[in-house]
Amino acid sequence: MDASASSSPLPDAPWRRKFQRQILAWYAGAARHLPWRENRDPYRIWISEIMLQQTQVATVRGYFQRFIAAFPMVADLAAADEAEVLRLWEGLGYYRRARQLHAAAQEIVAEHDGQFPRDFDDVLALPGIGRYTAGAICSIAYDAQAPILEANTIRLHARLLAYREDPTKTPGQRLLWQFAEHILPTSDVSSFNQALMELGSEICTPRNPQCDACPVATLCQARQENAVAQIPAPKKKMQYEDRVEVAIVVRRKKEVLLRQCGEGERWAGLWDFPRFQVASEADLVSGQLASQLQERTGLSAAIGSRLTTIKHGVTRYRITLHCHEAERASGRLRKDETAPLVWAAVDQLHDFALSTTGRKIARLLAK
DNA sequence: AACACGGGGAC
DNA sequence: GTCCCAGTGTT
Repeated sequence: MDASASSSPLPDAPWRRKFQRQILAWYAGAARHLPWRENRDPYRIWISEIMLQQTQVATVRGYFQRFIAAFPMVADLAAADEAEVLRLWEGLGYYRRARQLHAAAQEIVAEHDGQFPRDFDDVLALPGIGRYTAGAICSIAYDAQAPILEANTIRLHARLLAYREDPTKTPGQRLLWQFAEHILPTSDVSSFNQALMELGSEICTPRNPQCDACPVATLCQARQENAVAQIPAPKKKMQYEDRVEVAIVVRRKKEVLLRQCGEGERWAGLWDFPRFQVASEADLVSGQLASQLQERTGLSAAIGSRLTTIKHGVTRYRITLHCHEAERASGRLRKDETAPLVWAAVDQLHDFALSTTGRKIARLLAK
């Protein structure tokens, strides 16, 4: 690397022009057809961007189609019940996104006359929309000159610059946001930003990137340094914590007991079978489970046989969930303002938004 | 700066 | 199994 290049990591104007040209030309022939690329409706772009947060394109496709069919416009979403929104979000995870989406739609109706805002700062002020999502919506829908930085472009830019530190830490983020802004063209920002993500997603992949097919390989510093495989630096290994939990299916004739998860807890707003942690497998004693159930629901019941055991992960926890039936419930349901309890008919469980484990249990009961 | 928040795709 | 995914909000 020469002295002028090392004085600043940010490229000069000729480099930028070439980069923009190559990126846009490549994207013109390589863009995937995705449901949210059918038009430039900011509402649709917004829905897709929220769904795509920490969620892969392949997973989002079906959810997006169903969601748009149910709520074609902002006003439809704003007018819906939160329960309906959550039901359509079931299985996608990060359910706060759905609730903030719903709240934002109502805010748009109340404060922006039902029109998705045009101004970057107004977009950024909506719940669930941060710097990336605001930039993505405004650039993609309006061609606003707003930079973006997310998983694909973090990796892409780190390689272009041969940035060897962790690009997700504060210094890396500062540099890469600056870079993302620096390379923006003066027109076609919509295509340009989407092209960057497409390139990161399809060519500049985490493992075995297809540098041979990359339109900007000659501009890539990591490639020149033969360090593509070492950049970005591997993240610290996630330290998982094993947990044992129990879910109780309390039956009363053709009904089962459900509990709505409260604010500030996991799956807030969703329904689930009464569920709690136990210290270890050794504590799966029916007496202890019964008293836990009594404490949480007010009901006394005998813990019955094990329905199933589900292993799943939630953020940093690896959970082994033992599901037991409970019969002959007696006593009065506890009135709990923060987490309502209801009896739900087994054949109506499809109307409730359940966590994925809850849905697995529900499916067993329907058989 | 560190953490919580879900679930599944891909290898 | 492990890593990763078109991040945001809170502490």
